[in-house]
Amino acid sequence: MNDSTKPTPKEPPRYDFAAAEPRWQTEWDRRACFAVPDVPPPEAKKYYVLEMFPYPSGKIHMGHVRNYTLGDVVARYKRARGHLVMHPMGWDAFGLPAENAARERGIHPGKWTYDNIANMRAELQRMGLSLEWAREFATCDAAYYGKQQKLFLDFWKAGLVERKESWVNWDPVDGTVLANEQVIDGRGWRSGALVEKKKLSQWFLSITKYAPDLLEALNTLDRWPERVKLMQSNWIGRSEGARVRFRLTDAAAAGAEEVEVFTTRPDTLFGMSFLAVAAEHPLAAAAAARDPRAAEFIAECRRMGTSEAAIEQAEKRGFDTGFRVAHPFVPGVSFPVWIANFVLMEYGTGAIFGCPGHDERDFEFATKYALPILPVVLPPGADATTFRLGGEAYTDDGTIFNSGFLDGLAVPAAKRRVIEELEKTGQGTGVVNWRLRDWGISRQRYWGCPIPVIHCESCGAVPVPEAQLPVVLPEDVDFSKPGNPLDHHPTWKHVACPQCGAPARRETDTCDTFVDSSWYFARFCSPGAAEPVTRAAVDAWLPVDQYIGGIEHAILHLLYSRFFTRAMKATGHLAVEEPFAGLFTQGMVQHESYKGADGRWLYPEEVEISVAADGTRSAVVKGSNEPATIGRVEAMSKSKRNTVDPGAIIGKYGADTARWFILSDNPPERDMEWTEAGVAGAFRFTQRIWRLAANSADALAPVGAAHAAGAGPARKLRQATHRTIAAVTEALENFAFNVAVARIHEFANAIGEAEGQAAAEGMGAARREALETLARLSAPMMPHLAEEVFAALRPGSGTLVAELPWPEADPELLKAETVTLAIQVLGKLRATIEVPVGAPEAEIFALAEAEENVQRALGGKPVKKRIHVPGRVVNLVV
RNA sequence: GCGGGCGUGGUGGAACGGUAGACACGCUGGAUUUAGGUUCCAGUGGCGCAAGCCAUGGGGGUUCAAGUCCCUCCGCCCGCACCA
Repeated sequence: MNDSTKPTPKEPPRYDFAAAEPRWQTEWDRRACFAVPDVPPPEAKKYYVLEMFPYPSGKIHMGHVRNYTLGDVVARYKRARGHLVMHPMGWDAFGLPAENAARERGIHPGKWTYDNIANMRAELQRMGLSLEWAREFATCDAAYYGKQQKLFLDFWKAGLVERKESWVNWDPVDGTVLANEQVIDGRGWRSGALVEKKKLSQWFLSITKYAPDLLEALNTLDRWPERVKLMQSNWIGRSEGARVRFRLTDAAAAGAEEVEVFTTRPDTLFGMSFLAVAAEHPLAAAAAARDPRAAEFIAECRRMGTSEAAIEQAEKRGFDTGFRVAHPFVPGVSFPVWIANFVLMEYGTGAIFGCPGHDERDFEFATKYALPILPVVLPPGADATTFRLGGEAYTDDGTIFNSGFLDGLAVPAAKRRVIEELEKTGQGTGVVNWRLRDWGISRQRYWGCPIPVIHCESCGAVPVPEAQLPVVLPEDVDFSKPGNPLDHHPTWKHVACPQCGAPARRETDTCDTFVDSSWYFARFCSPGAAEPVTRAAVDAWLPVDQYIGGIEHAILHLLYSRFFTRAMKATGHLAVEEPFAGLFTQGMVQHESYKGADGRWLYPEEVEISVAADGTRSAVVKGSNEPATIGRVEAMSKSKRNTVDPGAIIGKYGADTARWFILSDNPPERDMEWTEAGVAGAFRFTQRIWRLAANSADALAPVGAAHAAGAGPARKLRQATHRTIAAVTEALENFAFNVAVARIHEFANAIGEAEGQAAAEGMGAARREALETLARLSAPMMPHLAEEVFAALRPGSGTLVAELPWPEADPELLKAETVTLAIQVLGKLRATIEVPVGAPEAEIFALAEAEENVQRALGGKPVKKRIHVPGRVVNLVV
């Protein structure tokens, strides 16, 4: 090489993401790469990828970026694998924040919502997601919620809708129903008034009718995370037990002959020391009627809020009503009836019998109020004459004692025996009880789907005739008063009864927003249909093959969607059993938090981080250089100001960098930490890929050139290529996207090393294969860069990576000639040996024992046992 | 309170029960560059001169072999039915 003729080194080529990303987005769009028909051709292998649709809060956040990037990797990968992929997007657009905006800033909820959607759509489009925007809708579109009203009426006809009373949080100052979120430490978030419980008549969907099936069918969901199935199973909460009727000793005062309890431990009936009812129980009301102190206690319980967490975390308190109940089997023995704040009216019968010896809550309650504690279950090995309970209840199995006819029986046998006896004497029955409650969908709010019902004085609750659907929300609403604007609207609710024509009142409650999100996946299959869904479309596309979203939806949203699918099947709208065949739950996106010297939270862009040689990090406030403290890594939230704006990241580094970093950082099911350093590293890697391609442009063989035979550097590169194909494919199939990223890093390193051997035989073809494979394997993660690289490798070809099939690994190139075996002595690594694949075991043992380090470790002792795991390890036991 | 999960170097993490720390970030040293938020090379769990020993939140167990399986304790996170 003659230095004088060597061209002056050029500036390293830079990948211009800002120009490339919109260009490829336009190209995908122009060629309709992601469009699919409502009804796919019968021979197509369909694949429906769906991410949980966002609430249009105003801007996308990093959680969205993570969610939609994960879904896009799956969508692009499955498309390359030859599937017809439906990948739609929409908006979960009803909800409280829009009403809050209306009250705080005077903006109409509809305008606020649709403006937010426009913003967020543009942000999502900049991410280069392979979405089919033609299917987009928002749940606040009358074209959507009108169909939801039709579903409600169909469910009603099918007996799946009921009107029942239930308790709500009531703000007595604002005169408004509060969401649990709006109750802060027992007070209304705006008025500060002590919240009360209030009973309202509301609409319910009969999800409990499907409780057995919702539980049973969890077994069929083999592509759901076990923990989600477990949580659902516990939520549905099947338990076997007994209903026991206790006779009240003073029926006249109590206003009832008996009180019924549900128990899962009828075997401990002889250890009873009290009976407790919920504050909402009729017996509590009877006590209040004759004792103002009881009334006061109930009023206190009513100030506790309706959330189960609040109730169960509260200090256990009770009030002795003075009523007594007789023991079912011991004549002359009776127990006090208490009102207790930890008994839930919604579960079982709203009454329990307390056996403090064998239930922790009962133990705590009995200890507090000095009620007797009698053990009736003897732990295995304990002696009945000397056994004493320690400072806690004994809740495990054992042998029953102190219990009359149950003495000597094991717990399960005792349960069967006592139920037999209860049934024989007519005092109770064995029952299966479910924790799951019916789904109350009524919300006293404006920004939701109107429930299509008209209340008539003579006809009762009458369905809105289908011809009058959709029942559209009025536009002219007044948010200056508290309460539901639909209720104070001057005209909207005044209608004629569809049955008798008399003046009637429109239902002013709207649907829980969980209803909106319980069937949107079905609507996506035919978003323009005149019916809620088109049978041919849902029959072809459902179930969703891969659903992706946050673990926070593990129970409610997923359970409600499973219920809706069953209800829609019962009403003939679709035929599948389950909505989501595969489920993936992603972790949260977190960030460090920062505080200034004055204790004020600081945004990441307000602080300057420096790193000392020992790795210690410290922070100062930009500009002032005042010290700042680096706080915990926690979920991004506005209140902690530890948020990073995806739009700013995409502007600075490009969508591919953001996508690559969010995938590379850690396994997607785990919480991840967003770091500036990590993003910068991902950005450098995008540039590195681009450089690898640009540096090779004139050293590549033409497309289709034959590969050289032999075992030189070209073969080594080809082996790396094909092993990477196999490894990345496996990683993508397993949602191990961070591992796929690591393999691509290794591959890029291998390609970089091969640059030094450009002259070796067959290298031109091997490098073309490697670089084209690099582009195609990284395309699900970095789709724009992949197109840009591929176009540079095949100038003028017009081929889009988005339209290419997934690369296939050549099995011949995956084979290894030798393997490295770890040689252990007593499980401790002492040496490694390199042996040909398939070497005879005897030879391997001989080689292993000949190793110097192995000899030293053996110390001359005879080998008792030799374990050989082919391709992995040899363990010698002495 | 109840239900579910997670815990591995300075950091994120990898690891069919089989060589713990792949890959990356960060840091250190060197080279290139007028310059560097560039690129390239080398090093990087702890202790030890070394042989080696110690390390996967703490403690215990099963196994030839445990980050992985079992028990227990601790810490953190998610859900709890009207936030989405």
